[in-house]
Amino acid sequence: MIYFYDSPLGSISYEWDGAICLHVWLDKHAAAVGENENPVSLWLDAYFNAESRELPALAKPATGFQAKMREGLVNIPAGEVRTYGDIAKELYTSPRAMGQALGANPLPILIPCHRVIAADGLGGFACGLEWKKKLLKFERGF
DNA sequence: CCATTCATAGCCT
DNA sequence: AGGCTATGAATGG
Repeated sequence: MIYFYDSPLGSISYEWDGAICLHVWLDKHAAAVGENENPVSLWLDAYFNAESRELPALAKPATGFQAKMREGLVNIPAGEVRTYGDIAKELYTSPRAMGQALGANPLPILIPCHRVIAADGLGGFACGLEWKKKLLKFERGF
């Protein structure tokens, strides 16, 4: 089932099957129904109140590499950023592979891929750079 | 300092 | 095998 969440930064939709979160979209997804009480909306409530909360169960990554990358990402504290190169060094991989894997991540925000930027700028963001900017600005405390 | 080029690893066809 | 990245570092002007 696809749910809709109206955040202070914009519309978020996500797919929740009752046990795990399968996808997150950073816009109003077609066929989204109203909000309801589930671990994802609770997590988003906490996030936008600058509180920390245990992540809901998430869909398993497609590959082992993406799983490893996810582990690395969730350890980045809110408000901090890393570069693609930094993460690549930690994971003994290359910056390009980071971009490829991050772009394939179906769970933006929950997996904080917006905290990964290029060495000399913002880098990219699958759901629109505006979101990346807004999220980083928000996490820095405006 | 800007533009181009190459190295790089993972994934898709 | 070849091509594609949400890169980064080196090189040449």
